[in-house]
Parts: sequence; C-alpha cells; structure tokens
Amino acid sequence: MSDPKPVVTRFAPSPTGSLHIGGARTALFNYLYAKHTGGKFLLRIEDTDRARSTDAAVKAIFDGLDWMGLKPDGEVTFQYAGMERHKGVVDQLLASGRAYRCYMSADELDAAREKARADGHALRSPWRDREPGEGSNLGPHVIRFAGPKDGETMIDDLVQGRVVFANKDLDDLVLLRTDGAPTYNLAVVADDHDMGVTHIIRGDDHLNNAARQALIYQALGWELPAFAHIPLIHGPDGAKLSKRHGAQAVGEFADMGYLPEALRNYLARLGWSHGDDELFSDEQAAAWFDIKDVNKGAARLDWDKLNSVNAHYIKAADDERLTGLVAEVFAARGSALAPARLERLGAAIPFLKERGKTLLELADQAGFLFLSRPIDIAEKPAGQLTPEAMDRMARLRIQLETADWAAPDLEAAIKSFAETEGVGLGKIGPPLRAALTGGLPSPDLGRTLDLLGREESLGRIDDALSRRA
RNA sequence: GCGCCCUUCGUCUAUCGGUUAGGACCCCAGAUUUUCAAUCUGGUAAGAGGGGUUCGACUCCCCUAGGGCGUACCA
Repeated sequence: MSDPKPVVTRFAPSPTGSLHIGGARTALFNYLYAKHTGGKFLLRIEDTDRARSTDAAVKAIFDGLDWMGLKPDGEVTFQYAGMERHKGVVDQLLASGRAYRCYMSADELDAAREKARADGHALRSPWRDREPGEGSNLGPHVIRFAGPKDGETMIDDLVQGRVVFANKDLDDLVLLRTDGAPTYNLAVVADDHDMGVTHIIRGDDHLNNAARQALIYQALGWELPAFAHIPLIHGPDGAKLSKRHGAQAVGEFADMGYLPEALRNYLARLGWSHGDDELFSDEQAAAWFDIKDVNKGAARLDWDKLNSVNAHYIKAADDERLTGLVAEVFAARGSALAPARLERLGAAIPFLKERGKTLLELADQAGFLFLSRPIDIAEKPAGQLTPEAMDRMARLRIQLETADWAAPDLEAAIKSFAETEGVGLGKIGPPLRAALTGGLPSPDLGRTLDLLGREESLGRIDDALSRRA
C-alpha cells in the first residue's frame, strides 16, 4: 500500500493566456498533495504550440503562482526545450513498430475520419498496415501512434475511480506533426516520465487523454503514474467559467482585493472538504489534504462565500501588511497616499479591518480620513444639520476642545455631553457624523475623532457650523 | 452521432445501508445601534425522476432526464 517512491506532482499549464483560477486550483491541489506526502511539486510550461505560446503568458503564470504562494520545487521545465528528446522517443516507437508514418492528405484524412465514424471506431490510417519503412521518402507526413484495435484500457483514477475505455474508440493520434514537432500527448508522457512524476493531478477535461497516454506508456514499457482528474470550476450559473462571471485570472482576484491566503482556503474547499472545517491554515490544509477526498462533480464559484472567507483573513491579517495593501489600492485609484496620510491609514486599519470583505472595501472605509476641507456633505446627512443640531454641536465643540484627544476620552465626553443636554445620542451622533465624514462610513465617533486628529476634527466641525445661514 | 464523466438545501459540502440528513455561505427574524459594517441568537431550505437489490437505501445496480468533457498536425 505504502509507495516507497516519494511523490512527485506537477502543474503543467500551456502559456497561452493568464493563469485562471481553475488552473490555480489545479496547481494548489498538486502543491497540497506534494506537501501532504512530503514529496515534490514541479512546474512545467507546455509551450510546444509555438504559435500560441507567449513570454507574457509565461510571466503571468509565474506571477500568478507566486502571488498564490505556490512555489514549485526545483527548476521550471519548458517542454519545447525537450523537442529532441521527444523525437527520440518517437524513434523508439517507430523502431518497435508502435508508430508509423502517415502520408494522408487533408482530404483523405477527412474521408478516413468520416468512414471510421460510420464504422463505429476511432480513426486509423491506411498507412498503418503498410510495410515498415515503405514510403519513407514519399514526402510530407506525420507520425502516428499505432494503438491497439481491440481490448480495453483501464484508468484507475484517484478521483474518478475506475474508468474503462474500449481501444477501438482511441484513435491513432499524431505523435509528430508534418513539420516534425512533437504533439502534446507524446510530450506529456515523455516529460512526466523523465521528470519522475508519480501523480498526475489535472483537470478532468484530460480524462479521455489519460487512456491514450496510458497506451503510449505501455508501448514504451514505462511505468504508469497515478492519475487524478479533478473537476473543473464552473461559474455561479453552472456554465463553464468565463469572463462574464466577473473574473477568471488570479490577477483579477488580486485586483479585486482578495488575499492570497483567502483564495487558497476558498479554492481548496471547493470540491474538497475535511469534515465540517471551513477555515483552515496552510499547514492544516497540507496535513488534511488527500487527493482521494476530492469530489467528482464540478463546483460553482460562489462570490458570497469567497467574500466571507476573505473577510475572515482580512481580520486575521497583520496590520502593517494590510496598510500597505490598502495603500496600493489608493495608488491604483490614482491617489497615492503621502507619508502623513499613510500613517493615518495605518492607525485606522486595526479598526477598519473588522468591517471590510475586500481590500477595496477597506479603502472605501478609509475614505473619510482623506477628505479635504471643507468636506462635501451629502444631502441626506446634511439634513441632520438643523439649527437646533448646529447649536448643540457648537456647545459640544467647546467640550471637545478641552478633552484629551483619545478615543475612550472622546467617547466619554460625548456621552456626558448627551447627559448634560438631556438628549439621547441619536440627537448628537448623526449631525456630528455628518460634519466629520460628510456621510461616508466610519468607526465609532470617539474613534473617528481620534483617527482624524484634533485639528482636523475641530476644523471639520467648524466648517459645518459655518454653514449656518 | 459515438465515447467518457457528473447529479444531497439557492451555492460549497458531511453522510462511507439504519441520522429528527449535519456544517458553512446566502437569505429571513430578533438582539445591539451615532453612519456603514461587524458581532450574537434563532429560523427557512436538499437526496433529479423511474425501476430494482435489501428487513432497511441519499448510500449498491439499471434506465431516463439534465449538465460537462472528449472525439485536432490545441493543450
């Protein structure tokens, strides 16, 4: 039962765009399983499609994994660099008669495919049955795998269970293209073998490929790795995740103010669970995660739940770090914070972080700190500034002037003032808040006064009082 | 068309033949209340449909329906 060989997992994205959260979750599962077993987590860039692969996409994958905190063990492998090795593997197959040259033209191919379909089996090329070597100089050709026509291929998948495919349904796939370039199905097999990958954890869109790849492993006499095909993530409506669902790339989640640890927790919990545990540390995730416990059905992305998880991690986050992150939000919004303002933000973060689900909301919550006088007062709160309220606020101002400028003292001063006036806080809070924040959200009044500072606070109150006709 | 996979509250899930089918998010109600929140308490809500197997099925088998993936000289 216990495999003496150390576990080696890998994440193998093709660099054709940004790193999607679906890919990020696949990487996470590979990472967690490696950590769980004390094995290695490798990264391989599948860039054999030269037309679609870009350096920008490679960078996006690196950046995305880095942000997610999923550091690969060892050097990154680029599949394209192994082209000669891949060709060598095809030579082996050719030599052993498990591959053949196919000279079919595009039209012939179409016809053959149609006929195969009508006959109820996958594509076979007529060239498969010619003598080996025959027509080896007939011009442009591809090299196809000579798959078995009968029998079955069974994949004992760690997630999906035993899945059986009839070999007649598995086509003679192309190994080497007309230009001599290796194809995906050949390259993955060779690379996974060469890299010593023991567990292939990937999206279940590859389940069908697993059978065809298993055949190649067999033909090469290589040991088959364990497969685990995890379901894809769908959008809230159950359809395949796409742009219209709000976000796809991990970078977009970062821009929307989500914390990487929150995304890790949320993504790990999507399609996998450990009893009733909802929130867990990276250490717990690694200790608990077993690929066998991953569900078979696709899960939908739920923004509300993600927000909830994110709120939890924001509350738990270090204040200094949060301050820096929220400052970045201000900068991204085109209003970078000067040192003095940054300091004011830092003082407010401990209180603000209790009330925001994302970094963006935190920045919104901090907005009241940076208004320039005289501040604009929204229509609704401005309605609080009745003559009576103004008079009372003028009297309150006198009390505040002599108070120690610290939240508890200020809070006490306001309360005792209310008592003196013989009114409830409901008569004092709203107008004072209107003067202080103009209607923007803020913490308790004492705290708000404290965070704003004596000079700024009294100034804003004076500005409001001066609105009296 | 053919092949393969999937199907428990609205959503993510627990359950591994015997439970009042549990938890979380959302939602609703109440508490708190000087804004926005946060917090606390309570509540609504589920085994796609139909056949079997069994003393007993959410759980095992079959069919149907719905969804997904594949069927490339993409990965």
